[in-house]
Amino acid sequence: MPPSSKADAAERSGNVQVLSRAIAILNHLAQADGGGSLTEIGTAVGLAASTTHRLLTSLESERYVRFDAETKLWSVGVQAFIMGNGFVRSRDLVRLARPHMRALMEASGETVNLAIEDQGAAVYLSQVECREMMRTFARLGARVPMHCSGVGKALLSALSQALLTRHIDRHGQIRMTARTITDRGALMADLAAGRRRGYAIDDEEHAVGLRCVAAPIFNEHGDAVGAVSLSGPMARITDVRMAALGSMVAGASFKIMAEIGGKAPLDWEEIPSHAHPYAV
Amino acid sequence: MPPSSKADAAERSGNVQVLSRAIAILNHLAQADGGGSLTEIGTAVGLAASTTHRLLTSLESERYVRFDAETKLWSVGVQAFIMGNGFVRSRDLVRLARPHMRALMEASGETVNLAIEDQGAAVYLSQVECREMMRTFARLGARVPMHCSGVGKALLSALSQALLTRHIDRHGQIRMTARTITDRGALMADLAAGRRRGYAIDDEEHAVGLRCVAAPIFNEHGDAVGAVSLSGPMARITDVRMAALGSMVAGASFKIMAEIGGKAPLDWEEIPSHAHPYAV
DNA sequence: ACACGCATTTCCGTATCGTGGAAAGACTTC
DNA sequence: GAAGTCTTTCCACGATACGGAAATGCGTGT
Repeated sequence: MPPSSKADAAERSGNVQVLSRAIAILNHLAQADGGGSLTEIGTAVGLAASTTHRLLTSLESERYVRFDAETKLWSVGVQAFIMGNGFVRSRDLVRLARPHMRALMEASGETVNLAIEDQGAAVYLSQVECREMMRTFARLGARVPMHCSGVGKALLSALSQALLTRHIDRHGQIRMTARTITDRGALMADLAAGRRRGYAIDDEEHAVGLRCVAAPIFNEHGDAVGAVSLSGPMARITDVRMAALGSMVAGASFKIMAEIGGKAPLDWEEIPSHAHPYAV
Repeated sequence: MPPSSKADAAERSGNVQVLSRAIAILNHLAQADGGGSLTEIGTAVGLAASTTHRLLTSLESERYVRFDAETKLWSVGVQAFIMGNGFVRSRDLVRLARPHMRALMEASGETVNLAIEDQGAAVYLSQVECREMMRTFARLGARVPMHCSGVGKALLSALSQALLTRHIDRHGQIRMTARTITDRGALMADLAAGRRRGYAIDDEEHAVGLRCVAAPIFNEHGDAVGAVSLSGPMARITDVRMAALGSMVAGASFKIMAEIGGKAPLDWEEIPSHAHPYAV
């Protein structure tokens, strides 16, 4: 397949110019914590200050961006948030998974996340935070690399050999911590181990001190459409608890699949019955 | 030239047209759960099919909208979600609520409070004092019991039956005045009445001579994250004014919700247990 | 199978609408 | 109070988005 076909489509003709520009601004605002100043935004997206200003005020009138008169900074507005939540509402997965995520949090005492794959990265869509003082901070909407996150590895482990290879070719295995698996063979072995186990493990591969266990969620065709994870500090996700927590996530993903009418593909490991320790 | 009825054209000058239109489409998509067809969207926002199509494909290339080739339906895309969540980072209940609290104080002439729940008690986070000589004295950061304060009862009234029971089991109903509701059944009945009414009432239940009306503030999940109240002496918060003041707080809480992107659960008079964070 | 109707997608000439330089404000710093 | 930085307004030019129309696709009824 032609490697450039997708890239071309993204920035070539057929696109309404103003729109692309406005979107570039919005994307920039979403990244930049705490908002940005007019000129800062303008230079970042390569537009004249006047143009940037016009677009920003336009967006502001629709409350897609907000302008703080005191600090003179622009940031993302409510309406953008409301609209973005429309995405979640349009996906049954999030709505149907939520009760099970809650139950999983109660049972495990750890933060529970739901993520999907988007353009080679895992994106957090939903989260139930635990009550502990020390907890993880994965922001909703955040993108994390697939090869070094619990959810990501759960998703990868459900791919065919061919698709997996293509993913790695395309996105590589960037090092995030000393424990990140940067070797292709090692990653494949790790994913295979995860498949056998029924859940993937992220052992400080993404952030130091952070551990995750995660399981993929399959749809009715046996495609992994998402993943659930439990994440917490090393101090709490100990070696001893690992297996128990692992079966809990696997159990939760199983229940979510029942909810959305999905099922693991035939070659996926059967989830043992002892994997559902908690009652509904 | 777009014919006769173009009210939105004269609406605001300085608005980039394409942008307003694209945003109209996005807003429409965000409302309509499950997406819409091209023509449906086009007519909804008053645009020709070809124009609508061009805008949609443009937005799609940036993944702000998603097109399901099977159903031929358009819906909100991932990137919109990712971008919208940038809002959460800069969102701050206290700051966003403040202008509405001030307006409420001006309209009612009474002190306005904002509180959240923390470990089973209501905590005052923000306040706009009225100009009267005689006024209430709730200090910022003060903790008050949930069952006998306006803000507390507003927060409780948004809980599921199960959680409410748990709260009462855990914290009881300490008597503060002769009017404090110390009976579990009576409290539940009172909360139900508050839900039906749209605002909670504290009638000298916390301190003699002090009356409050309060309404809960919901976030995007429909969880009550705080409450606003009007409080003042019996002498001013008379039976006659009660209803008017009640709808004022309810109105203010509504406006604050619009500000933070929250909304009350569909009919929060009878909150279904699944709509709640920790309900089993 | 064929035609009909309805919906989506592409095309293109026109004039509308967005562009960015320039200049005027606003505010800060030295 | 001058000099500098950043924001906001203005405007003439021409690039660009508009929408009617035509082409394509898709499902349905005969």
